[in-house]
Amino acid sequence: MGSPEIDKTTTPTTTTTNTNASPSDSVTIQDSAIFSYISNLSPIKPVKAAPMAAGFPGLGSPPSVFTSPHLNRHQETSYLKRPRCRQLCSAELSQQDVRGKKIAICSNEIEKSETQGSSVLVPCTEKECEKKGSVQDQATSPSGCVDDYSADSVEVDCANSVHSGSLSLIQSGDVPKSLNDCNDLKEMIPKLDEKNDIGQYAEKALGAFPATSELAGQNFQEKSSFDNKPVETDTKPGSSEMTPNICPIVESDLSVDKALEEHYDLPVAQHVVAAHKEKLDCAIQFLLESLQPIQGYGDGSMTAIQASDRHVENIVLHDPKGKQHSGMHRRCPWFEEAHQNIMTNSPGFGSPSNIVTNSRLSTSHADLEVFESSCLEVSAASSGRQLINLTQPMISHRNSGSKSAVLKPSGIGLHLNSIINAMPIACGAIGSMKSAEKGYMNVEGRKLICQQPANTKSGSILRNVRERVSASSEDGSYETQALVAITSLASQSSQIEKPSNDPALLKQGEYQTTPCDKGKSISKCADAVEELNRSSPKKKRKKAWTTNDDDDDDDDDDYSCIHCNCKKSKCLKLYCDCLAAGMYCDETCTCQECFNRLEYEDTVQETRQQIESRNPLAFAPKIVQHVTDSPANNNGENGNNSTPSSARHKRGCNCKKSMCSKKYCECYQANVGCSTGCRCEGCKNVYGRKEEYDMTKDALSKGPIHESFENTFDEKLEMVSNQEGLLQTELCNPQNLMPLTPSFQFSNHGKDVSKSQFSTRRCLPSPASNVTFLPPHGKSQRSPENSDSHGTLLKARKHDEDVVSCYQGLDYSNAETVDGFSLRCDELAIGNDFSTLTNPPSTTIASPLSSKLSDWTTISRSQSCPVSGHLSSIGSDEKLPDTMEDNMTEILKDTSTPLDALKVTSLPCIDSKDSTSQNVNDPEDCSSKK
DNA sequence: GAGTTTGAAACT
DNA sequence: CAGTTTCAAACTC
Repeated sequence: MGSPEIDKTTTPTTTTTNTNASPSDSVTIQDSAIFSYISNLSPIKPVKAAPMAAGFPGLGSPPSVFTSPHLNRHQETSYLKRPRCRQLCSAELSQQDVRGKKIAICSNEIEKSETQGSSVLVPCTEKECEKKGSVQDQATSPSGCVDDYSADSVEVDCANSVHSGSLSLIQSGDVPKSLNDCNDLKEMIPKLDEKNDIGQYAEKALGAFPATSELAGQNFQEKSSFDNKPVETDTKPGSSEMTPNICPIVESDLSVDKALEEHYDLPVAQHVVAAHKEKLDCAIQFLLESLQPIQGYGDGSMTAIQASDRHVENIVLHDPKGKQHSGMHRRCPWFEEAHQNIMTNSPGFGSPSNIVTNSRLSTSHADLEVFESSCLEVSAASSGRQLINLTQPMISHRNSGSKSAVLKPSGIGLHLNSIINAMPIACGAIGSMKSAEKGYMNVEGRKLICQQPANTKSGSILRNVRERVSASSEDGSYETQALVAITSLASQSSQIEKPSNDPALLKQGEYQTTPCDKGKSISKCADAVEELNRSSPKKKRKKAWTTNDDDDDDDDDDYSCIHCNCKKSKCLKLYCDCLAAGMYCDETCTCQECFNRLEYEDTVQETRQQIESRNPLAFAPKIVQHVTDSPANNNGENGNNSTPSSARHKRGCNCKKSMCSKKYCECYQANVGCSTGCRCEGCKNVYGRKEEYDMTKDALSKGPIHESFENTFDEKLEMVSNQEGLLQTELCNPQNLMPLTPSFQFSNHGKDVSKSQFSTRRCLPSPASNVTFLPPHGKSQRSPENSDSHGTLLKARKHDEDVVSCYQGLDYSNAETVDGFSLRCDELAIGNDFSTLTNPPSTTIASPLSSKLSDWTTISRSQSCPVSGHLSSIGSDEKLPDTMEDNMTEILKDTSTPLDALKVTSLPCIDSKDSTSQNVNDPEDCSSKK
C-alpha cells in the first residue's frame, strides 16, 4: 500500500519523462534516434539506453521478477508485446539491431503465434506503431529499401526482433553504400536465388564492396537485407499467397535451409547437413570461409547472404503487415525489460538468439570483425532456425525468466504465461497467457493471442509452408524450424477465426519432426497447435496463464484477454492477472486503485522484484510440460484436451471442494491434468486425474526416482525454460511458455512434453534458452502421434532418455537423439564435447542459466571455434561464468532433490548399459532392470 | 448484479 | 512448513 503511494509521488517525477512521454513522443525520439543511428552507423547504444532504462527500471538489473527466465529474454520480449512496443521499437531498434535476424525471427514467430495473424497484428501495430512507422519511414527513407526496412524494423521491433536485426545489419554496414547498391544487389540476388551464378554474384559483390573480405561479407549481408524484396519476389513466386507474417517466418527458416541446401554444396554445407550436431562447427567454418572467401567460397558467402536476405525479406514482408505487434494493446513491462536487458547488457547472451544478435552487433559495431559477423550470421542461419523454434515455445511462454529475460512471460505459462511466453512465446513471459483458445500454456504467459483476422489465406500459407519445409529441409534441425514456423502458421490458421493464445507456440519447439516424419509431423504439429489453440468455450474469463482461450468473442490479442478486476490489491500482487501475466493493466481492466500501469513502472518493478524474491518462479509459467503424460492426458479423457497432454500445472492445485472440475482449479482452468504435484482431494479433472497421472508415471518410470525427478527437477527446468521461452513463449512461449510461462508447450504434449524435458535437460546449457527447450527433442523421430499404444513405450523411452541425457549428457551420435535435439542443443552440445555435458548437474544447471547467452555463445564458439573464448568448457562448473554459477547454484538448490534422485535412479540404468544410445533406445531394458 | 464459494497468494 | 488471512475469480442465484 504504502509503496504504491510513495511510488505515485515519486514515479511521476522519475518516470514521467519516460513513461509519460506520449507514445508519439517516444516514437519520434526513437525514430530520430534510429534515423541518426542508421545514418551514423555507430549507434545502437545512445538511442535506446535512455528510454529503455527509464521505461523499464527493472530491466537495468536483471529483473527480479523474471529471474528464472533469463534464458528467454527473447521470448519474453516477444511475449508481452503491448503498448510498449512503440518505445521499444525505437529503443530496441538501436539496441536490438544487434540481435540476429534469427532472433528476430524467433520473436516473430512467437509473436505470430501470439498474434496469430499478421493481419491481426497489422491493426494493432498500426495503432501503436503507425506514428513510428511513418516517422521512421520518412526519416530513414534514404532509399526505398531502407525505408521499408527501417519502417519494418521499427514496427517489427515492437513485435519482432527481426527488424532490429535487419536494422543492425543495415547499420552495421555502410548504410549509404548499401543503399546505393541496393539496386545492384537486387539484380544480383535474383540470380543468386536462381542459383545461376553464385560465383558471379560473389564477384560482383566483392567488386562492389570493399575489397576486404570482411567488408564484402558485411556488404553481402547488407545488400541481401536490402534486397529482400527482390529476393522475395524471385524466390517466392509461389509464396504470394502467404501472408507476410507467415512468409517471413517460414522463409527465414526456409531461406536458411535453402541457402544451405542449395548453396552449400561446399564442404561447409556438408558439415551442416551431415551434422545437425555440428551446426556450430559449420557455422564457424562457414564464418571462416566467409571471411576469406567469398571468392573461394562463393557459395558459402552466398548462403550467408541469402540467409540474411531472406531474413530481410521476412522483414520486408512483414512491413506491409508488419505492424503485427500492435496486437498487444497492453504493454508488458517484463517483456520490455527483457529486451532492454538483452540489448543493453550484453552483446552475447546465452541464448543462440543472443549469439546471433551478437554477431550482428559485431557487424554493426565494427568492433567485431566482419569475420565474426559473417560467422554469426552463418551460425545464425544454421542455429538461428533452431532458435526460432525454440523461441516459439515458449516461449513461451511468458517469462519465466523474469530476471534475466525479464520477461517473458515465462512459459506459456500461466501467468505470463499468459503467454508465455507465451507469448508471444514466449513473448514468453507471456505466460499467463490465456491462449486464445488454448492459451498458451505456459509459456507463460502471455497470452500471445493475437487475434487474427480471419485469414482465408492461412490455410494456403500453411500448406506452402509445409511444402517448403518438406522440400527445403533435409536436416531435421531445419525441419524443426520449419515446423515451428508451420506450427505458428497452423496456430494462426486455426486461430484465424479466433484470437488465440498459443501455448502451442511456446511449445512449438516441442514439435520436432524427424526427416522421416516431416509431413506427418508437420501436419500433426499443426493439428496440435490447432488443438492447443482451441479454447474452452465455457470460460467466461481466462486467466492470463490459462492455456485456453475461451474468448472467442475477443478479437483482441491474447493479452487483451487478460483483464483484472482488482479492488484491494492495487494490481500489485499476483492476484492481479495482469501483473501475473507481466502486463500492465489497461482500460479494459476494471481494477481500482491500479498501480500496475506504466506510470508506476517503478512501483510495478519493485513489486515484481518483491514477489519474485518470495517466489522466483512466481512469474514463471504455471503450466509446464511434463515428461510423463498420463494416458488420459494424451487423449484427454474427454477427448477435449486442448492443452498438451504432457502439460501440467507447475505447482499443482490444491483443490478441496471443486474436485478439479471447476475453474477454481488452476489445472482444470488451464486444461491440463492434475499431476503428482497436486494436493487436490477427490480429483476429477477431466484432463487427467492425479491418480492416473501417478499410475502412469509409475508404470512408465517404474521408479519413484523418475517421478521425483520429473516433478521437481524437470518441472523446474521446464518452467525455467518455458519462462524464458515462450509462449514466451511461452511461453514461454509461449509463452509457453509458450508463453510458454508463456514461455514456452502444448498440444501434443505427451510427446512434446517428453521432448521438452529432453530438450530442457539437454539443452539447458544451451544459451538458446527456453525456447530451445521447448522443442521436442524426445520426439523428434517419434511420430508426432503418440497413440496410447505407443505411448507407453515412448514414454518409457522418454524417461530413460531423459535420465540418460541428463545424467550422461546426450549422445548426439544417436540418431534419434540428434534429431530430437533442437538446433540449439546441437549447436551447443555439438560444438562441445559432450563430455562437458557429462555432468548432469552442470548440464542441467547450465541450461536454466542459459540466461547468459553470451556465455553460451562464447562457449560454443570456443569449443567449436578457437576464436572464442572465455569459457573454456561448459562441462566444468568451475569454468562457468560467475553468473552461470550463480544461476546454477540457484537451480541446483531448487532441483537439488531431483538431481540427486536422478543420479541415484538413473545410474543403475545407465550403468547397466554402457551406451547411452542403448538406454535411449531400450528404455524398457532399464525399466526392467529396475 | 449481488452474494457466495473457492483456492491461490500473501501473510504470520 | 503450517496455519490463517486476504484477495479476486468462479460460480450461483
